[in-house]
Amino acid sequence: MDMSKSYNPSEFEKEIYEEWENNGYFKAKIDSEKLPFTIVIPPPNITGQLHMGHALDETLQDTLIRFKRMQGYSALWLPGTDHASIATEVKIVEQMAKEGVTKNDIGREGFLKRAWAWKEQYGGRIIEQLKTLGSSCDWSRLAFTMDEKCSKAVKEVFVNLYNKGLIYRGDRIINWCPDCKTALSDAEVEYVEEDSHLWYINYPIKDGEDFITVATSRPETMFGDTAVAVNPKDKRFAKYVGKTLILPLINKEIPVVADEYVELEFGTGAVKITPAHDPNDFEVGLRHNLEVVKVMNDDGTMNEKAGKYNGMPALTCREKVVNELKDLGLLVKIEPLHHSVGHCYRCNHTVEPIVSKQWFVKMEPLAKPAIDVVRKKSVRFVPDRFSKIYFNWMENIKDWCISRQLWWGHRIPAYYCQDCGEMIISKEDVKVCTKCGGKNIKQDEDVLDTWFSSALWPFSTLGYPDNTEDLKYFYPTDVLVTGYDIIFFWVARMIFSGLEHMNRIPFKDVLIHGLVRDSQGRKMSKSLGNGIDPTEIISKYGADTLRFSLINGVSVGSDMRFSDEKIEGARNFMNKIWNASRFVILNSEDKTIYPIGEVKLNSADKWIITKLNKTVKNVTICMEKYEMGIALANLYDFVWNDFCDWYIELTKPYLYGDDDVRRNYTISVLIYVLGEVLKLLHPFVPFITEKIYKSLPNTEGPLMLASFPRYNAKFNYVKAQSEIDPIKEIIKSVRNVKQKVGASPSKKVNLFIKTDRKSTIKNGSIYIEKLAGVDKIEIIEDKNQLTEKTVSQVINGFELFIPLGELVDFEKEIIRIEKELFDVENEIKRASGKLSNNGFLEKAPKQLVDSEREKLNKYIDMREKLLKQMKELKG
RNA sequence: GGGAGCAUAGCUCAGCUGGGAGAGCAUCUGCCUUACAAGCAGAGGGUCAUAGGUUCGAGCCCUAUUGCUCCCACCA
Repeated sequence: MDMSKSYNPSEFEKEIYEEWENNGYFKAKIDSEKLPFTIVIPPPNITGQLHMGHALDETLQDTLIRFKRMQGYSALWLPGTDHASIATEVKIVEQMAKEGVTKNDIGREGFLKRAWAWKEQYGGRIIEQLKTLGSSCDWSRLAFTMDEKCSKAVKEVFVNLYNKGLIYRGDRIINWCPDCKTALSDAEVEYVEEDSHLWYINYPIKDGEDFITVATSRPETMFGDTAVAVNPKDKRFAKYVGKTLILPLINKEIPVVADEYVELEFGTGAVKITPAHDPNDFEVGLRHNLEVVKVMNDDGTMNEKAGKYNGMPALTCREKVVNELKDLGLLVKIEPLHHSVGHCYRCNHTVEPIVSKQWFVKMEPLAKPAIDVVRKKSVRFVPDRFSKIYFNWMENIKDWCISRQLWWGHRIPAYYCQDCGEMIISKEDVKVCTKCGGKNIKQDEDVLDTWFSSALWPFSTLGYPDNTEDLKYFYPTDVLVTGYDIIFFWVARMIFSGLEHMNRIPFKDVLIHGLVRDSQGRKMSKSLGNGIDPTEIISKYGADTLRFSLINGVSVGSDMRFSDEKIEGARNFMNKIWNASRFVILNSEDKTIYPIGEVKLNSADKWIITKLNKTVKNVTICMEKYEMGIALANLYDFVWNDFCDWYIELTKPYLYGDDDVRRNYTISVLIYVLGEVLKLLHPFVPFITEKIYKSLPNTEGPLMLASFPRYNAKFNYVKAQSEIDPIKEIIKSVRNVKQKVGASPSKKVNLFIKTDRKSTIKNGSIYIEKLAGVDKIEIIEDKNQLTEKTVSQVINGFELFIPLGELVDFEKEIIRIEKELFDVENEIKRASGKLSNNGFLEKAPKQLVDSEREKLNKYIDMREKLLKQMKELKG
């Protein structure tokens, strides 16, 4: 016996994990006898440390994969990490800055060397943390988005898309982060509401004294203005369309154009058009053939087009420009303006829309089939409402900017001949120009968006583009588990990539979970300092406690609040499991343990087995629906209330009694139920259950490879329920009476019962005596036999009388019975009301009407008895 | 501007296809009863946001309203 007095997870979690891992239990085998069940992990960034979001995500996956493994599937949970191009590069640049080194100092090669070293040093950290959580990943298949396999897939996909005309290169308005100095995709921009101003500026008309007043929130971009636009329907400006304006400060001539894009009501109805720095203006520019003039540098400063403001940060320039306009008398007014401004999702710097030559994926043809599979439910979002979010995004999708001006990542497989200017797209390195034979070849400097490789994850990790055995057996994967925050970044892109390159969906179900928030409902963040570190909880309370607190009672898809109380509750439950098991195991020593089929079951045994069987059914149904929170709450309830508080207590009279045969039977049932409980709990709390399972007699092999319990129609003992339930009622009732009259719970009382169900009492008396503290139980025919003063209770089918001598207070008794009568009267009113309603009788299901009738009779009977008692008390 | 979600006990949340309002924590009262005080036993506590409607019957379905949260788009 190797179980200390209280639950102490730090003593065994590590050891248990090593045992699982060293014995190869996590390894998934291709087995034609079994069905595959596959989950690919959302690869954590190599920069990452385990946070609560991971903990939730991984716990859900581990619970599912362990459940399926126990159900007999060949279960593969494929782990890996993400190179996280921009996030990692930002971190390394920061680290270098501390040493006073810049990227340019060490060059591309030097930088990459450093990045790989960084990956070696920190990339494994989160893997180790995942292990402490109990994750049953197949580590032999550990992948990395920049390993050879995944890189091969990236090149393959890029070349294929290019050849199909789905990747192109061109000058477009993109989001530029002046801090990271790279282009970003639309998804990587976060909009934040900010207070700013709207400046009203007069642009003089070339011939004459007139002005057109334009309103702008970005006066500094005026150096790039190449037109002013008005709405064609706008009568105020009709006469100016086609005229020429003089752009102030630089005295450049620009036309007035008419375009539907301009709203009549906003501002002055006249808009300055800056095609190089605004997506809408860019479109207007295309329609009117306007010049595109870039006025900013990559670092967010003004360029030579801004004249004397060359080299100045944009915001400083704005101030100066406004002042200069004011001095010239061209500034009409300034209004406050509330608008949203884009920020970089990595460094939070304000994003500049800039025209730039970048690589794009043409989205429309890819989005279409990806929408269809979700609409047809071939790919199913759980909960379903997230499919609407998905549709909304996919149906309005714009082309995906995939090139990044970074070094850490997959370098774009495009090569340029410096001699003839030919562009060659190739999976293999290009050394010689395919057109002119020249050897002066340069590869594209840019790398791909980190999400480009993530999009291929479900098949690149299984061997794509090679048609490997893994790919054939494990693809498509079964469920993807992730947070709603990366549906756009990742889920959507995996779906269209799977369809395009594998011709098949990447997964059948997408289980979406919410965010883990702090106890006040705030997002956990570094700046707020309100984050809870899961690794700390693990080392303090154990991984099982953390896992339990993240899953119990939480409904999928919605955010959850995490608090100390939750941890405590989880820890207490672990302790409960621990001690209940200790009780069972200690009592099983020196006993004969029978297989459950050989035990002569009594009512209590049948009662708990029936409850267990129902729990098995519920848990299994919930798990199939991904309702892990409900499944676990169900288990909690069964284990704590039914098993510990009732069944274990019910076994004590026999365990401590002198009937050897009965004692052996009883402990056999305890062992059986506990074994099943451990199997049911194992996917949720793997360590504690595995640990206890080792101490259980009659078990073989590890719990994690045991079969998950199945519903057994034989274990549905209806009669035993109706025998035990009243016994429980009577026990509660006696306890209640003692508390009410102020008697100590340990005070032994006598109990007289008037009932027709004599055998129920006879069989259950041993329990009533032990659990309710009763000395002697006697069945009586008539209350008048009793000479002592008694407190009475009426429950369905039974009248209880407890002699309590001086403790009986008739006044209080009368009040108590009055209250009970009041309640019973209400029930009668309710039931008879329903039963006298013709609509109910005609339209409600027959079963319901019958049970309502039964209830009514029951309450009428109770009322009769209570009235009789009342009469006796008063008389 | 479009969309989604939430509103149930003091707090955090369950409540499946409509059929007598639940849990955990907190509170109150007793108990160290030979697995567990990280525990046991008992108790109190709710106009299910508001107003209509459908129905024999509504926390649940429909409509409107209010308040909070989030996402997307746009905002010269």
